[in-house]
Amino acid sequence: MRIGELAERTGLSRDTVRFYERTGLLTARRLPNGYRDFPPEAVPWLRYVRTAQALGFSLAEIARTGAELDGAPDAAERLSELLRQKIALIDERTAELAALRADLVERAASGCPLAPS
Amino acid sequence: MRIGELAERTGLSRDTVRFYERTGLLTARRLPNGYRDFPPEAVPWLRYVRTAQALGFSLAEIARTGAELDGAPDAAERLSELLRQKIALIDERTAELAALRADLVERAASGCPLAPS
DNA sequence: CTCGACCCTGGAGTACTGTCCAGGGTCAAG
DNA sequence: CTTGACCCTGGACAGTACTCCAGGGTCGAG
Repeated sequence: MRIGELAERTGLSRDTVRFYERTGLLTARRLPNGYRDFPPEAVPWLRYVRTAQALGFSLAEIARTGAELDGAPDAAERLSELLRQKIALIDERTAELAALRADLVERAASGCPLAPS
Repeated sequence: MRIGELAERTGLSRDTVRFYERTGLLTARRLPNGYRDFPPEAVPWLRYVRTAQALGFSLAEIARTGAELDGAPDAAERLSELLRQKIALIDERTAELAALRADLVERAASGCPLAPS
């Protein structure tokens, strides 16, 4: 798949895809004419990247775990494990948000929201 | 309170506090010698700033709502309202995380985590 | 052969959020 | 009066994540 299609299917810009390739987040073969050729897995991979990013990971961190995965024979299994870790992280974040919410509820109810807690 | 104390009590660096003042996130009176003099409310305000930042607001956005609040006679009431909005936002974020989690659970369970969904 | 849609590279520029530093002033204690 | 801890300004620099552009190549349709 060429860059335009990948960009469209992931909602990223071509420049962003090129940027991701430069930073090692993504690898592409090259067609004889020099055009990038992405495998179909690039689409879900980029979705994963966006997920991890939303969870607060930097692109560098994501690239690192991606590199570990790359070429591993049990890549699917490892990625499943990664996803399970992300799920645990989501549970943590959710708990943090719940705590924050409780704090805000309390502050909103009190007459003095900025009082030191 | 001078900048050093505020920095220590909020865990920020002096430079960060000065940066926040420059960007309008924070206002300070000046002592006759030119030193910044922060009111005690600056401490919980900065805590709020960090909270809002963690929820994905840019400093500019935070400064804007802060400016709306500033000088209002019903500042406490308005801030309570803001906090209620933040709570709604937290609920949204929590829901997003739940959806993401469900997706990841499904992917992790399937043998092929990167298959297009 | 030309046109338009697509692709390439290299490099500059942007926004945000800091962080560091030089050069210099203030002030209380000893 | 000196010393050390504190404060000031202005400006350079950094890391992250893009975004845009100039200048130019590729390719299928008409």
